[in-house]
Amino acid sequence: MVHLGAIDTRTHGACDCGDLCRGCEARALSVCGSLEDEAFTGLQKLNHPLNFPARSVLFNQETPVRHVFTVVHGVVRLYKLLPDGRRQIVGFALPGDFLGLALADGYGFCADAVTPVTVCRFSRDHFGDYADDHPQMLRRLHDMATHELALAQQQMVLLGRRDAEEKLASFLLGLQKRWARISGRTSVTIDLPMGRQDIADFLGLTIETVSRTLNRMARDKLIVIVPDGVRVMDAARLEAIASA
Amino acid sequence: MVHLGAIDTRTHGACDCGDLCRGCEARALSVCGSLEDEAFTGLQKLNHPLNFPARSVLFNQETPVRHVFTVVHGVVRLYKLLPDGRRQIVGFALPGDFLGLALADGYGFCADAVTPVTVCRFSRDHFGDYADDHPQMLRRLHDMATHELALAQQQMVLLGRRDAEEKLASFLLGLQKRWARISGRTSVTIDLPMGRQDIADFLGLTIETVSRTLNRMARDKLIVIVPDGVRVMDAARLEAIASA
DNA sequence: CGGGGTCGTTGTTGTAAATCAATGTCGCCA
DNA sequence: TGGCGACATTGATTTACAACAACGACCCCG
Repeated sequence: MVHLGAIDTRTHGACDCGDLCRGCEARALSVCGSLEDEAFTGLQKLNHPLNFPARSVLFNQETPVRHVFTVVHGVVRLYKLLPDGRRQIVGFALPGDFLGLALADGYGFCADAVTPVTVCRFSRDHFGDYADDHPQMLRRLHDMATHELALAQQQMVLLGRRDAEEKLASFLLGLQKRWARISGRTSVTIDLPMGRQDIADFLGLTIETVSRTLNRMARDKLIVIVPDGVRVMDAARLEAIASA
Repeated sequence: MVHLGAIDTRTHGACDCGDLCRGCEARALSVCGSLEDEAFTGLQKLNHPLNFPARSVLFNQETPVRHVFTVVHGVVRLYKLLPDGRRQIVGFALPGDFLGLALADGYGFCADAVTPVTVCRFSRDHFGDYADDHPQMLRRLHDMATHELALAQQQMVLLGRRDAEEKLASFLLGLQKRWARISGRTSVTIDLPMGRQDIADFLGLTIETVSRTLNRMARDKLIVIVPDGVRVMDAARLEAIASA
């Protein structure tokens, strides 16, 4: 059972934020990256860093969300539930990703931690006011939103018009690219912190189809399956399948 | 064959824009709705109104897009093509809708006119500069982008986790709501200017499945099929299916 | 008014993936 | 160390939808 509850990492007030942000690995990738020193300091004051243990809930579909988040460490899954329990994962948030863009309307979704997660949390209202006063940051948010939108459209193609193998190939290569952007270097080993069921619910498949397809790809020497990940053996063929 | 080519509606320079905008039915729904008089006048100066005949191309996946658009009249379909010809329609743009949010990156898509279409066209660069100088408008653009994102996520659920009947029920009710917003009144008759193939490519189905499912819904007295549309007979049951 | 083109419907068959059902593997804790 | 529980794999069967095929309705234009 997924349980709620976050651990506050602040030990003695706001000065920790400065320390946290100074060494922040996610900063260049996140909203903060757009800000000059003085504007950045202002934003820091609003920041509430938090840790979430694996499987804990950041927010859910039902309750209105009063915060926005930037992921610093770990992986968060974002999903929607249908009344009968069917689940569609709409995205995995990795370090640097911003949570809260699509929460505006009545279209809620759930977010929970796949791994232990560290986030910067901001009050939605304060953050909004701050953005309105800093067009530079609003611009960055807008760019992030349009980028997300472009990705969402890619995902529609994937969900609507691709078969299981194409879905998996795209998923793996997409994740590889995202990890590369975060770490600064491309690795043939792709870390998969999420389980098979999560992958299935992201790709619009069942867990069995994901398992079978991955193992077939391994049999075909496209990949090797390793604990918590896969290793790409034939990048060219994989890419051919992904963009077929 | 879809052919390219738009008809320029300007007859003698910029003053026509004023006339067009004054009576514009889409204004309240579009970007322009966010602007004060003086800012609005400035934007008008950048506007190039255009007509596109049905089936003509506004822009396509390959060529970089140098413009953004607001739809004034008619319906535009937005889609992505896979190399082998499979097509996924990512949205239908109705009056008031803005085209160009998700065009930023290398993730292009195509847009062509389903019906005769009137748009306001802006140079991407000029429009961008204008937005940067008018935070109010940037804010509106951002709100539109996040709204689009929320819709895109809904569409992911639909494509990934719903069966044919649920897809069609959602599609019909979604369109009904959008037409209602545009016309200011809800009608039980839902106009479907797009063909069955377009609906199929939007919902991740085949044309045969769309046809069969719609006709089954008609047999079950949920709807009646009329020329270029459907009439909702049992809204309650339809909504139950749509949100099942 | 007639014929061709586009679009939609309907019937039949095929198949990818879902579903149902064991079984296997690993890690954790008693 | 042994057993429980979560997760993954594998196999057998079913099924929703795709694919193929043929036909029908409508429209436009000659």
